[in-house]
Amino acid sequence: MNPTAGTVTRTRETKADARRDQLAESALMTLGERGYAKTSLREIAQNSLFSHGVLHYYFDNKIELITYCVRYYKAQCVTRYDEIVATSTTADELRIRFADKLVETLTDEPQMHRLWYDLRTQAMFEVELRQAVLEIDKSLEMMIWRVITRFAELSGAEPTLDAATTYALLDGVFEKALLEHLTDTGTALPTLHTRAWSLLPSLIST
Amino acid sequence: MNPTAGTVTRTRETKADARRDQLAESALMTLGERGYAKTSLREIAQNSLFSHGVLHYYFDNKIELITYCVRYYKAQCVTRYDEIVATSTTADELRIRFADKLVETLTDEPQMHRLWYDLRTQAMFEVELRQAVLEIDKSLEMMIWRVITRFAELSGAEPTLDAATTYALLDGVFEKALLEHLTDTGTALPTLHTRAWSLLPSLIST
DNA sequence: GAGCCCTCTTGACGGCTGTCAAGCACTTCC
DNA sequence: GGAAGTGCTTGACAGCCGTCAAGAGGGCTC
Repeated sequence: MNPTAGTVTRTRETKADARRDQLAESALMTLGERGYAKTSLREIAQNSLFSHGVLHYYFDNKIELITYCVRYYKAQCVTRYDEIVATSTTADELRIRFADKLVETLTDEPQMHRLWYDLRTQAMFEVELRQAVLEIDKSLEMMIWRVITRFAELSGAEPTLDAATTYALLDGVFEKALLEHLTDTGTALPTLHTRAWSLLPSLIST
Repeated sequence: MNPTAGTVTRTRETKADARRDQLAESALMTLGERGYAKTSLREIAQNSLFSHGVLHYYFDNKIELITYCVRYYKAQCVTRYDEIVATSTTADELRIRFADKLVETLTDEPQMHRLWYDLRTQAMFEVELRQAVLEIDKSLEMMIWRVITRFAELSGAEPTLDAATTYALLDGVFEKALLEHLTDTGTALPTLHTRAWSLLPSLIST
């Protein structure tokens, strides 16, 4: 295994991975628009630069493609609040910026979020999806936990609940806000902001 | 419109409604097993005593059948905690019996619950499902709210959050417990019990 | 008892699905 | 410069889908 061969292999792998990522992005776009139930491989291909056959060149089957998409999506969004956590200097600042960011991501990417909830629900039926979904769910939990522990720290307090419960609470609020936002009541965004903002203090105590 | 005609008409409507309910039950069974995405009308019919054509005799199309099922399901489960609310005499009793019941319904009907989450998520994509889903979601919210207001009353306190937020929190906890329970970790049930039990007091304050 | 209506079955339709084999264009290697 | 291999397209396959028309069976009314 000489250096050249190593490089070539790595380049090949990198190229294939890049194409996989590119296809995953087309797939995520389509899935976000149509939902898991109604998205076909041909439709994914139509939203990409390639024909439908290429999907079976890079992925064994549909479920493997979807799983790859879930993991790819995870990498994009799981650091969403890290900058806020790193740069906020007071509890009040973190509290307000977290609520802001929550509203922002709901505004900017409602389709990606409903896709996530769709896939997570599908994992209740399809065992093959479950592991990938549980992994990303865990990483989202840790993402939230970083916010809460930092918020507690800045407040001179401790989180009152464990990471999983804390995540479940906030996730419930966010999922509800998403459904309301998609029905376009117009009130979902400020409501979410208020709820998140009000909720944070009750998640910690001295 | 003589009494006889009225009776006949009512009888006919009642018979048709009874058949619709019967088909809805077969549909709910199938949907709970396979999920919205993978359930076909033929499969629903195979799980009933009838052939697939009969579904279009009683329902205009698939989405109308599903909608009917959602509403039918709602009627079954929306009074689940009312007996507990009516007969509990202390806050502690209500608190423990609510947690018990939560675990019981997760144990007995995991398929109906994952179906509900499936349909609610589908409503994020399909506008035709949305109204029925929002209605049942609202009635679930009221169901929870009856528990919480009674719990507050028995505690000599007031709910701290509005009905919608309270429901969102508990729903988040329950949805997470369901996913964990379906992966069969074995710890989901006691965890749900503990979480619900611990959460109730923080939803009220004097 | 003929005709009608309510229920339900059967069979077919056009269309869409995931999958895969065959082959084309292009690059890389000996 | 032929050979081998990679990347992608095309077209076909078997099968399932929702939908609906045609009609059978049986109870009802007149």
